[in-house]
Amino acid sequence: MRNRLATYNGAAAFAALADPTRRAVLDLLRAGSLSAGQIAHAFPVSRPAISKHLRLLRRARLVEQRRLGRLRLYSLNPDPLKAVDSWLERYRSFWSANLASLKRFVESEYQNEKTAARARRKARARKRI
Amino acid sequence: MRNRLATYNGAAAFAALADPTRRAVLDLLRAGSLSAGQIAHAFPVSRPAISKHLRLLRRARLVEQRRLGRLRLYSLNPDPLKAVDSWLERYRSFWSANLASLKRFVESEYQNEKTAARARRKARARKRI
DNA sequence: ATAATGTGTAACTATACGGTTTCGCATTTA
DNA sequence: TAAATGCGAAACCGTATAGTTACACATTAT
Repeated sequence: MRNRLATYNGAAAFAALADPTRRAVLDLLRAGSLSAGQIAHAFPVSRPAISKHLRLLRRARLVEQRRLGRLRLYSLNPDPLKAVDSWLERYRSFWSANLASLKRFVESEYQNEKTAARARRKARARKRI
Repeated sequence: MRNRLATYNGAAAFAALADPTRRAVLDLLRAGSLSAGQIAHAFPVSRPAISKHLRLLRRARLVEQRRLGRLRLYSLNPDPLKAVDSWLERYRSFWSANLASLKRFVESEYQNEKTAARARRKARARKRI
């Protein structure tokens, strides 16, 4: 097993999703496999540019390639998106839960911070002396 | 209303999430507000580096800043993550649904592609003549 | 066999990005 | 008022990235 696979944590997926063209490529592939040429046809950039995006998506394991004659057919592999999804999972409560109570929570943290920062400052001051 | 707000579509959020440090900053803020200094303290990079990350996160509306004396308190704003979540939503079926049927679907698309590509090639060939 | 087609790679350019150090400004403390 | 503190901005550097054009290679068509 290669190290990149073993230590996979979704970082590559996050990086891959940063580019709007690559997100659009994935959106295209949601409907089914497409050849590299067909994908390139859907964008205003040159074919080699798409080729590079596809290489990045391949390395992030977000797409899979299969050769058919001289065509390279690309299909979606949603697995790495699971990592993105599970990262997002930890934030879902922030907008699905009661917003008022969240606000209260943040406010109280804000107050804690105020006194904590003061205490920390004093502690550092003592240390320095 | 500024244009950036009006045309907001989550692109900035995706770009912001590409960096592991920024994701970690958001993870920190999940527990409550923190000052810029406290955030910087949690990372092995310089404070200005964190300052730049925070600016990017602010521009992506993923964090909010509030001044308290000479402290700048940062808190999480999960709203832009909704856009990320809803983008991901369209992919969720790909791993929650029956994988066998998905496979069949992809296979059939693959077959369609094979003949479609052939037809398209011929069409283009005719056009060129 | 030769030509045409599909696609990836190479080489190059411009720009964005993450990092650093230095500086400046506002606020708080002494 | 003067010193210390918190933090962002500026200037700079090295590298990554998105794009281009030119090329190479394999496969299909003639």
